Amino acid sequence: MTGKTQKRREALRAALIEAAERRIADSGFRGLTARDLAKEVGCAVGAIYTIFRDMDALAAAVNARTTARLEQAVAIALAGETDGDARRQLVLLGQTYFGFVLDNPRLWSAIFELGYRGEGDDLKPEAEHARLIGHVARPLERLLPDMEAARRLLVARSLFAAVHGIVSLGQQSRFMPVPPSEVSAQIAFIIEAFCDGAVRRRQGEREA
Amino acid sequence: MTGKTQKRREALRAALIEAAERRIADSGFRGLTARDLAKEVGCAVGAIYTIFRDMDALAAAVNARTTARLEQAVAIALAGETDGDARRQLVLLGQTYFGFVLDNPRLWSAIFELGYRGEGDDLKPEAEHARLIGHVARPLERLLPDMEAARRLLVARSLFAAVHGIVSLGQQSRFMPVPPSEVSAQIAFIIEAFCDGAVRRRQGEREA
DNA sequence: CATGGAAATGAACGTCGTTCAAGGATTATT
DNA sequence: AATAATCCTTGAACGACGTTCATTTCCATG
Repeated sequence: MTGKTQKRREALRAALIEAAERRIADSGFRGLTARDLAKEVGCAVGAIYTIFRDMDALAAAVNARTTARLEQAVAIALAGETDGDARRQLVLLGQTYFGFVLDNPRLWSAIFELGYRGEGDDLKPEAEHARLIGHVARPLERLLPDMEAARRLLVARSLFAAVHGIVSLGQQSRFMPVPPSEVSAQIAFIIEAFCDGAVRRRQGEREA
Repeated sequence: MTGKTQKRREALRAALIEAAERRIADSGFRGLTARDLAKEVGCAVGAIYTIFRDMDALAAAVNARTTARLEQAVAIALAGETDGDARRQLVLLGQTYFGFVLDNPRLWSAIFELGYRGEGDDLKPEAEHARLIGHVARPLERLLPDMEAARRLLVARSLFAAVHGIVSLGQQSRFMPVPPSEVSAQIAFIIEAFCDGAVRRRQGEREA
């Protein structure tokens, strides 16, 4: 019957992440405190540190969960439209990203409010990020067929970053506030302009 | 000789902002503490609160200074190239933005790490932001002459946001790290693609 | 020079993340 | 089943943080 403590640890870990997520979701990243959390899950403050190195590691775990949910939302949105043209898919992708941010503003902000992570960390969000970029790269594959894969990944990354920038500045009430519908239009505009420009540039290269 | 205290207050204010800026520049936003700051400028901790409502207000003052310097850098870069075509100017603008971020990474990050500002604040960064967007809108004026000014401001804003996104994700070592030269290339790429797409779309509208 | 009011002081307060000696639980041994 | 050995959890304690406020110090004025 080896592993009774282990079960308890796993349960506590899950409870901690869930409670922390709830707290971040409706009080923001700074509203996450060790004492409140311990009270909410019914454990001692020290217990948190038997599972996570520090509070940042706990926040990182919540962020990983958020990123996974975002990736899932994107995957679901794209599932129903595999046959449409690339432009429409990319726009849909951008709108889904924006929609997710509108639905989970504080959880999404927490991803970027967390400072630089140390190196000795067991968390690997890179895989989730790669899958996210993959969702962008796939439509690009049809739009720019004869581009080398590595280069296409970089293009996908910059397109993603561009949309991210629009959403990011759109969320900040300072920096010229803009209504959501306008942000949505800006996303569509930049994606389509980007696509047009990219294929045109590619065709120009071919002729030369 | 009325106003000796006032002079001292102004000197203290300047010293506080300067010291806070130094501290943020080489220790990051979180490295700014009231006690260290007081020790550095040689005043009591309470003195800070006779000039700033709280530490966030001080950070906001530093951020305003940073934004002003960014705007100045952009203005200088554009001053020597008023006659070039719009695309080149916009790319130059993006590179200047990126260069500024490379030179002042922590000061720039502080702008976005500061949480939501209260309403009863005497600081108005909006003017500086408007001037920044103005530098983007001016070249666009030549690129899209028959677009209404308000719409062009929105386009300028999304182009700025797109470049900001690329720089922003480029600065985060997580999220697929990319060398500066590649970030620079991505900026040029997205700006030119954006311009191509925008004018093409505009011409298409005209024909229809 | 005296004096009234404004401004600076720094000890004190409450809260934060984090630690660690002490105590309790779980497993291994007889 | 009882004891020993090991691990784990606990929550009071620590240092540092932002912020406040009774006290002291200073300056402009009569």
